[in-house]
Amino acid sequence: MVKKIKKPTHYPSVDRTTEQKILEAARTEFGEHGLDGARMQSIADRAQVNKALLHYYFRSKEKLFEVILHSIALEIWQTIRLELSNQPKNPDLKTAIRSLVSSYILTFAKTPEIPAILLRLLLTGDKFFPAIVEKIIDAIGDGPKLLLLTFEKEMKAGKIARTDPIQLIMSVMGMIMVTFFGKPIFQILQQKTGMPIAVNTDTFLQERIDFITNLVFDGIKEHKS
Amino acid sequence: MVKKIKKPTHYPSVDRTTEQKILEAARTEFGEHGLDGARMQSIADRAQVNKALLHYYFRSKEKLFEVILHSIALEIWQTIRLELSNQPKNPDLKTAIRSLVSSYILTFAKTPEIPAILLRLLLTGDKFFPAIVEKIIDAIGDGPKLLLLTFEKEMKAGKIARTDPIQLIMSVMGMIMVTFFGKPIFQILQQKTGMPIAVNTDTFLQERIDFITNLVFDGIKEHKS
DNA sequence: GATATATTTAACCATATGGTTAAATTACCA
DNA sequence: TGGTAATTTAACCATATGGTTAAATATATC
Repeated sequence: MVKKIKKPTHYPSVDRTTEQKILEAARTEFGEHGLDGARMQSIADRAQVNKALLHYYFRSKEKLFEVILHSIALEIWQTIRLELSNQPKNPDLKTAIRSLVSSYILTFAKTPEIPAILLRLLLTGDKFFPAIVEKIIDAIGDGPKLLLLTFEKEMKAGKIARTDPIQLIMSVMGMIMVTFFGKPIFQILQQKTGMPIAVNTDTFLQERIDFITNLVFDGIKEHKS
Repeated sequence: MVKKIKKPTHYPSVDRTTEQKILEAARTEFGEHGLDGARMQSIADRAQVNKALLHYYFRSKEKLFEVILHSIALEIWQTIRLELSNQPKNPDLKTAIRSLVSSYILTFAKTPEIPAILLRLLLTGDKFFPAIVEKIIDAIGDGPKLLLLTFEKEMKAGKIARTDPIQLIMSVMGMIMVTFFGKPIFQILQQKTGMPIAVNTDTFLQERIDFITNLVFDGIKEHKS
């Protein structure tokens, strides 16, 4: 078997397939069980390496966790920057909303451990949480201010109803998060009631994005124009 | 100090101030740290009783947790039943939505550990979760079917736009949940951006209820009628 | 006062688990 | 081929923590 030279994180590292394997395994484990519930042995097993290697690379469970938090913050940061840069110059509101919702949902769909880990931090009031949020806010930069301005403009133009932007952001966040952690509920709901729920189809995410976008933009009421 | 006779739960119990104190402490601890992160010693401290007493009453950490899950399921069950019975015979859709949103938000506001504990169960894929969800669905009874029918009717009458009820329920749940666990984010957002956020005012919950109700019913778009 | 239960105290056990270590082995590179 | 880093093995330590126990004390009921 061909192996590459790798170095523990405390030293400069070049290649990193093994380190990466450990990080991925740890993410999954932390995502499922949280910092307290996670087991180093289980992480080692998932990564198909020896437990000693975890400490060789990351020193301790807490350190490993911190590295992962770092990478998560970075990933979200990058997602936001990318999304902002892809945004057309003067998007209409609906496009802006869809873009925002879409980028988060698609990102989290690829790495569901991220919302899981963040949610746990939130619930526990973790000490690392503020730093992560600050990094994310930092990535958004003037985003909130611009959003606020856009809102003011649209409101004054009578295009949208008087709306508290904070309430709106809060709501969109909730709708995005529930898309992932809510799955089990809806599967049970399906079993018990026979309701048609398509949580596992390919089109589900796209439908979800559309729904949130439309709910936010139009509401469910039919407008006679 | 006057004391009352109490008996451990394995025996029939009459009065229960001490048992109750332990249960409340445990709820808080489990809510903040989850089953794995919770410490029996910490629960004892919170309840201002001795650690031995926890085992005297509840035998083990897991048993204590199960008792709490039971009580949570029961409380939600009762909340739903109460809300359903208070519902007017033929409420208009907006009233029905407000009633639903309101009862959950006000219930959870009184006991924020409940959404926290449930969320963690959800994230971990806990074995007890299905039973709880089933109990809740059981409490709702024909609710979903009625909701579906109401929806169909309103849609056919052209009163609301074609809407996937599951997507809607999912969204409402997300918006309700985020009301509680999202707090820290918005406090940081406030610190960093100076955005006016009133997460701690008396009126916040009422505003939140109004917002969700209106978003779901009207959407944010101004309708020229 | 006698009895039963509630509660505290404090020492203690068992175990899971994070973490360490040293030696052996393997892979890579110069 | 020799040297260096990667990885495994396996034994081991230290500690936190869930859980137990037995005796002492308090409290209420009869």
